[in-house]
Amino acid sequence: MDTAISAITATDGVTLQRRAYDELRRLIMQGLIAPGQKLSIRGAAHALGVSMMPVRAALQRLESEGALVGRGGKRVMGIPDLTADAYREIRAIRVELEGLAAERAAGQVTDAQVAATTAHCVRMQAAAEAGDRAEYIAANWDFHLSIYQACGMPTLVAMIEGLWIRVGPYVATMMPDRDALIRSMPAHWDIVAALKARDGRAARAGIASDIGTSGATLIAALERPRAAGKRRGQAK
Amino acid sequence: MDTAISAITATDGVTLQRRAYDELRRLIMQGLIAPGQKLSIRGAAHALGVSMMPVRAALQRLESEGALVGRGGKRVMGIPDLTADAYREIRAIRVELEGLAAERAAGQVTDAQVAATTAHCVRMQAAAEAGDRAEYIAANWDFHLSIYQACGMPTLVAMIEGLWIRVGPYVATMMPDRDALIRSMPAHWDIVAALKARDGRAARAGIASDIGTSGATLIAALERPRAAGKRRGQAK
DNA sequence: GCTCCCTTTTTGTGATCACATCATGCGGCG
DNA sequence: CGCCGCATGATGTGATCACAAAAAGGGAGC
Repeated sequence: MDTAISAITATDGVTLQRRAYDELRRLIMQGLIAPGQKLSIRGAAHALGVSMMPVRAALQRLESEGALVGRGGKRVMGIPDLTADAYREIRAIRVELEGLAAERAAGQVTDAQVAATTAHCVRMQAAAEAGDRAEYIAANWDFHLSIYQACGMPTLVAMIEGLWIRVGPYVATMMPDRDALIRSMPAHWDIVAALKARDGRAARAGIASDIGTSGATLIAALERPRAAGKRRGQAK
Repeated sequence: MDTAISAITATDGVTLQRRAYDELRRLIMQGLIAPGQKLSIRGAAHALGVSMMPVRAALQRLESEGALVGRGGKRVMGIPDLTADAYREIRAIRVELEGLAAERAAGQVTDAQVAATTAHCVRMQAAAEAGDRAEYIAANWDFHLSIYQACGMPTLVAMIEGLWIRVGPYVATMMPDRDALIRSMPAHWDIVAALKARDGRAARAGIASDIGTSGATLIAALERPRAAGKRRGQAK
């Protein structure tokens, strides 16, 4: 089996389509579904060990969120292509939304939440120095999420998550090298400092700076002509 | 039949679930599904004249977008309650997103697009003076949409639509009176002027002003204690 | 008259099946 | 040797059915 999809089981009150959605979402976020890989309802259903129905609902929901797109005449689904222009758009939106979230969070964050965010930043620092990309990505997400959740705006956090899932498959694939990871850390510590100072303006500026610098690396990778071997991999 | 849902038919290449989704979305947007009204899969399927399957997919998608919410222990769906706080959150997000869209649009809008936006503003002006709320709402949406589409950011436009559908049922229900409609017009004309001048900063400010003033009316209505007769209406 | 419990109905979830459509591969013909 | 056509398989869509859980309705007991 050349897919990362593993079987799910029915548990207590959680519906199968919810478990299928969560599992597929996690795989996409972590870049375990390669761009170009084809996902069919029957194939994913077989890999997950359930019937077509819950998988169909999960895939349709992921499609409505932009995490997947109908490919080859809507016949099969796959990771949407991310052009440099599309990413520039997402980046511009992120600056607005995550800037807003950070600004609001700075105004009402508790000491405990600042401590949690700081801990995530320490994790990022360690992962960057160790060159552990997967850990860096996970810690980076936890870091940002811990800030945004502190603003008490659930709709906003959900929208931000919807943006991250679109770039997730690509940041996981084309990750910058160790030096770039280390260079990204000062901006993150600036954000922590802004939170500690309860400075909303500085927090927004720090987020914008972080998005801008990390985005530059990804845009460069996206504009680089793709490798030859594409359209590989099959679900089942 | 005490519901506004009317039957849909299969046409050429459009899937039934797409037609069901579009129809239900339109009804929600226009406030034709009252808050508190219960929507069941079987009931809506019967009203639409199709089986449960396409309706189920449509309702699940609308739920994932926040346009509907599982009510009464996820047993039945309905319009989500809109608290004043929830609306304040949406309003804050709208200021960022629609401000961004207007700012970008002002920088690259064509003369033809400005003319179309102006025409929608004229429609709004006429509807406001005539006290035609339904026409005002429709023209207002066309006005804003024509601006946002000019910025060439499809993801951003989709996100803005996702915000409008959440407040749609309530703006259609608790609409301000004629005087408030007329008072809202100068801000809209300011936006048109900003577009003509290709002034991005002014366009963003105009949008923020419009959202702020129109939002004040709705917040006042939301904070007013609800009428007694709630939880009425049935689909089917 | 009110409350509690049991029966009936309604509802969402998931599985299986039927069907039209599209891709694919194989064989024959030029 | 290359190209076209047909047949076979794969796929998404939609319908129907089975099942468990939750809601609703009614009747008996206090």
